[in-house]
Amino acid sequence: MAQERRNNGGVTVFDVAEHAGVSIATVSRALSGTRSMSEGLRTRVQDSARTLGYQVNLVGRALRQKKTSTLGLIIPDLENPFFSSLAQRISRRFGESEVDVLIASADNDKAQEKRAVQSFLGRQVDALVMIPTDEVESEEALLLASEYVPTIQFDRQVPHLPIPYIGCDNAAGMDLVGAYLETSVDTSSQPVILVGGGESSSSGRERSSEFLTAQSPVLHLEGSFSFSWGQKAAKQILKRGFQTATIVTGADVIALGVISWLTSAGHKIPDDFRVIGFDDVGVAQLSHPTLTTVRQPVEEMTEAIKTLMQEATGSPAPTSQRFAPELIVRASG
Amino acid sequence: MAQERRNNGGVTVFDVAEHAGVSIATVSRALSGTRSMSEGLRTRVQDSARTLGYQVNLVGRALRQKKTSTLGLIIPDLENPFFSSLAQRISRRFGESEVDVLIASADNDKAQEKRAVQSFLGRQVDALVMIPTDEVESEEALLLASEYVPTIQFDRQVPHLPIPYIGCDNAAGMDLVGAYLETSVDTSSQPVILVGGGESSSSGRERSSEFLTAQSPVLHLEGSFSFSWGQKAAKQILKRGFQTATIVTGADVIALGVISWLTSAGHKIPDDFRVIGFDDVGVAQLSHPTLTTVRQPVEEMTEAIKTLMQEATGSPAPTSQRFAPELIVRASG
DNA sequence: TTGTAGGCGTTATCAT
DNA sequence: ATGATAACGCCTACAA
Repeated sequence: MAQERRNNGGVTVFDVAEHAGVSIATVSRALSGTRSMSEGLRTRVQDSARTLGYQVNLVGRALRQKKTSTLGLIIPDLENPFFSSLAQRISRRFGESEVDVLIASADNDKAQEKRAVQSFLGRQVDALVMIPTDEVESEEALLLASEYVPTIQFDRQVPHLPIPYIGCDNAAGMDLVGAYLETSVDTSSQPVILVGGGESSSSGRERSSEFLTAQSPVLHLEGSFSFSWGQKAAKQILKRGFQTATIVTGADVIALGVISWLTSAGHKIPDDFRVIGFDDVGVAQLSHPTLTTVRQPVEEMTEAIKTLMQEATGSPAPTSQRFAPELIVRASG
Repeated sequence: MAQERRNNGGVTVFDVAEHAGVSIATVSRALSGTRSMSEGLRTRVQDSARTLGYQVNLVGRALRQKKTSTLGLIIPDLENPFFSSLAQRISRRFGESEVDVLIASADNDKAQEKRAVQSFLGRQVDALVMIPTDEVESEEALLLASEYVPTIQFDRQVPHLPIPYIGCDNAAGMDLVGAYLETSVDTSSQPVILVGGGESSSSGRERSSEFLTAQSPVLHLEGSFSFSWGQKAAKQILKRGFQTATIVTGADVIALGVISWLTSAGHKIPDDFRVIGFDDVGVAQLSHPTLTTVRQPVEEMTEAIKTLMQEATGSPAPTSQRFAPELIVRASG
């Protein structure tokens, strides 16, 4: 007969077992469907569970199984639409499998980021996907994470770390922009200006430095990945007397900030100023004018996480992957 | 002496106990600092833990303590900047305490939302904060959640449910808009149009219906809380021949979509069309023109979650709270 | 096919 | 002040 055990709060397998007149082992098997058993018994157990309002305690299961079917995702800044969109899409993709995605925001802060790592590690997540906040300062958190659990750097990376990285080929993306400028833009009448997202993340650094190897912008400004930086940069550009230019930016949010400032100052886009973004966030095709940009192949990149995750069990040394971006020519440039 | 027990994977209290030459009870006490003990011993244990790379297993702790120091947060749509910003701010606020905030996206889908609830319940979160996806369809998920754990509806609510709600006074917000129109806008030359966010959420419904009780817009359109709906609505407005109007919207994202469409069609704001938003998202003060809008007191609302959470233990019937919004007059209207 | 029993890692109770 | 031990809820050999 069912072993006796009384508990205070919630309904447990013991309660269900008692109610259905079976052992707890049978309850477990009936509910997880992990083993064959007589159909009548199974439905009886399931009925008991439903009647009692039984909800499996994943904490108990995790402790026993030493796995949680959970993926931890750490985002540097949820206010950045590219990142929050990424979070949504990763979440959606893994929801198709039986994996729960838990999201934590690092809030652009090294300490918060480390704390999020420790929280996820303590919760025994099966894997960790992290967009590092800073190219240097995130190293400690990444190393800590990778010591305990399969870890992937996504979109940005801390270089020279033995931790797999999945991102887009930023250099190739900027080459596409360069080639486009050479073939389709009169850069003598509309001189090139580069507005980067800053050197503190790999994506920002890679994009800017690659562009600089092939092109020679008449002006080069570096800031951060934000709308307000784009506005500030545009202000500086006007202050320096530019009446026309081709403005290449390190991200769509920056480009949108640039456009916002220039149009409100009465300038025409793309007639006076051309503006080119990077990422292809959702609003890029809705803004006015629509944004010419480099699209990151987010679907493929997300799929790669899944693949890498499955290989992670017992694979020798998972390697990094870079995916080829694509130039989307719209109205702004 | 320390009891013997070997484990496969990680470092446990037993390993630390052995290394420090104490019992596991002492290890637990030394690390959690929950009880007084000789200072020398405590540091010795802490040193051992550090040396061995011990990381507390929160799953084990949760099982024993029957609490997780975790707050579950379910967001309908991370692509909506108001929601992702909310997630960031709630996360930040609770990070100050020792509470971890875990975020899940419902992706505007009833099934995903319910799944998120079950996941959080199974993980034994101490409390759940939920922005319901739909005013009707979210009822089941909410009731399920509240049956097991203190639950709060935030920003939106399913009416007539015995589940506390924290939000802003949407009706009062729209009254502010109405009063502003009456005192400061010539609505005879710029007739009023209402562009709502749809009737499927309480916030959308409350805002539109309140506005309609006091004002009589010449046109009333309902859609969803998105940038693209704002554009579509603007398109319809122009199609109907309006050359000028005061457009009151149900949310900033909608207002921004409206502005984007109108300006690209060559109209001036606020000279031709005035546009008023609701929420006061971050970009509202950065857009061009800057957005006149109703600010939700997000800080206070977030604080209220914390307070309600603390009362939740043993309180009789936690009540709903609505916070007074504020009209922010900027350039667009 | 079904039941018994042990253990996952931690903390709290009870001795000492 | 410290140590031994039971218990949290679950799953899974192993036994029947």
